[in-house]
Amino acid sequence: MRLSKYFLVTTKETPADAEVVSHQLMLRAGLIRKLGAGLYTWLPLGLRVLQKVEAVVREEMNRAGALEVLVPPQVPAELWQESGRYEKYGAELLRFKDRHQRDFILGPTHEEVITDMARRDIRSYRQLPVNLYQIQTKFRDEIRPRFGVMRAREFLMKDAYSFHLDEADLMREYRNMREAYRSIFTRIGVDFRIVKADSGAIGGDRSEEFHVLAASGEDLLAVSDGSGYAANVEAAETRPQGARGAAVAALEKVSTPTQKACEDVAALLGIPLAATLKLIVAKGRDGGLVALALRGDHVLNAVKAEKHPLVAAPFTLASDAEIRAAFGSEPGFLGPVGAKIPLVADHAAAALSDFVCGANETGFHLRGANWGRDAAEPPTADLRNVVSGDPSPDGQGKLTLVRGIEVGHIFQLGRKYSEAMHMTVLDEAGKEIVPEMGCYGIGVSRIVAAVIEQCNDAAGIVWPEPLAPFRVIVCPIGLEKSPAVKQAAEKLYEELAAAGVEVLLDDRGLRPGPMFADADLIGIPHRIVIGDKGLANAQFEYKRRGAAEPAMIAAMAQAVLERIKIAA
RNA sequence: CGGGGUGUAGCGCAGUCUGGUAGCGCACCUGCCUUGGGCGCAGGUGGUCGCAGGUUCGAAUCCUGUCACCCCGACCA
Repeated sequence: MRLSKYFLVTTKETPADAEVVSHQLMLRAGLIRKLGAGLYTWLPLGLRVLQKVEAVVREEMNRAGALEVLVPPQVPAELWQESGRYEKYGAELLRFKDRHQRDFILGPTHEEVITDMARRDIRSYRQLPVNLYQIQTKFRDEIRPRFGVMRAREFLMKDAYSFHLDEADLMREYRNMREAYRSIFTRIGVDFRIVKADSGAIGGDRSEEFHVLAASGEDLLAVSDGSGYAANVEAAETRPQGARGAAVAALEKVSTPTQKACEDVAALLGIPLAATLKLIVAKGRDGGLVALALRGDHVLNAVKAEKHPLVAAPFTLASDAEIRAAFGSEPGFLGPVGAKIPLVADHAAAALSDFVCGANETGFHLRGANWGRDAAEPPTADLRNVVSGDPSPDGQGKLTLVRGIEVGHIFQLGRKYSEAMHMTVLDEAGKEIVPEMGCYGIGVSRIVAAVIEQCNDAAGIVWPEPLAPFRVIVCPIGLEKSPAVKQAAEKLYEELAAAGVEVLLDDRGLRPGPMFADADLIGIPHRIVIGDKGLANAQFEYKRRGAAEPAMIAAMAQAVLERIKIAA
């Protein structure tokens, strides 16, 4: 491609509203343009990258035995009502009516549509297992779109759905997809981790996420330094650590007139935050309230809490009025001593002795409180987010927290959708059974942003070879002035193109400064500079994007081909 | 949705407090010049100042309303 004929619009200045580096670079390099909040046009250069990602995903899915389909993004509401998600999915679901006032949605994911298709056409165990996937635009009315294509209202997703006779076969395909995903992200060339995850709105039994590691990631991951354990903090577990110390101190009431938060109480009393205990009051499954006890320095994990049999799902905090009625105290002064509602303690909170907690009396806390002596021995559970330094749940090593961008998610759905939508097949014995399902998603457009987050420097994007929109850029110096340079550049360009290399020729006649700046910004992996100086010695200059120094090579297409072969 | 902020040329911004002929840099166009890291000179295109209403002789500027966008919190590929 000749740059003089290409739609390349780069900018030196960073758009004011782009926060993260990938968004800034995608705008500056002319990959995308914004249409509205969370809506982006892919320009020619960006689309090439998107299609590269798509191609890798498609190849690996096909290789893994999945079959590509394409379903309509517009879905009649009835299907979603049948699964119960029309109500449950909430405001994020884009809904509309057609001219006949029929309700439709724009698909944010397609379990219902695929299951509907499958229940009509899959009647026999002979047709199982099957794994159907598509690569298609998904629609979500995001609460807050941000970071460019990282969190958009429309995004390109690969979604796959598998159907199985039994759980064992679902497990087999789940592992198969896990390996396919591993191949995809390895080929793309990013540093990624597979982590245990919460299933969220998709539902189901077991799931894992694939994360690209990046400081700007929206997710926190807990990774063990002594084993392969890794989990999203939403789902990360830890094990109870250390035995409770002896109760030594006497129970004593202290005045804390304005100190509501544990931080303030700890500061007032001059004690570590970890020696305080707080209560969080939530709605209980029986319709009443339940108190959750946590160490002052820990944070409640609502996903874990709502799985506890005493806690209502979805997790809902009690109102201030409900708290006053149950405790006779303002929120901020609650404690387990004398509490009259059921109480569950996090393992770490239950391991405290001589701790400080609210006195259930506005303006007062207790110090020297102890379980068993001052408050009943509580049932314990894992209720909190893990913190850096917690022991890994497998007993090997400690957890550290890192940030990641979720680019893939695989689920064992079980029978959630097949049951709700009455899908059955006949097994070998002629008996009707409900198939097991799995589903597997990849955020194709998000990958582009995630890769840039990981692969950039001060000059711009540094594409991994497999995603680069073009592999080689030819930069002639003094194009208009030197017939020798012009001729050599044209010849090299033609020869590389003939050899099947995706090559850009910068024939815009720019001075070297802006020409090099653009080449760096758009991140082309291999740059060939042709100038009179080099040609005098029959040499081109070769520079790998990101390399410190250029090298001189023979002024022949063959020499270039050898270079890029070695580098690839 | 709650909290904070911004809307002036394609991009980055000044001007708004204190009303009086709409500006700067970059980009873009023309010509000359220049060619190894975002040259130089000269000339030029482009904005009903987010939108609507109001106050005023006069509004980018003051008032009211409205819309859009961005940032911080609960969601997810």
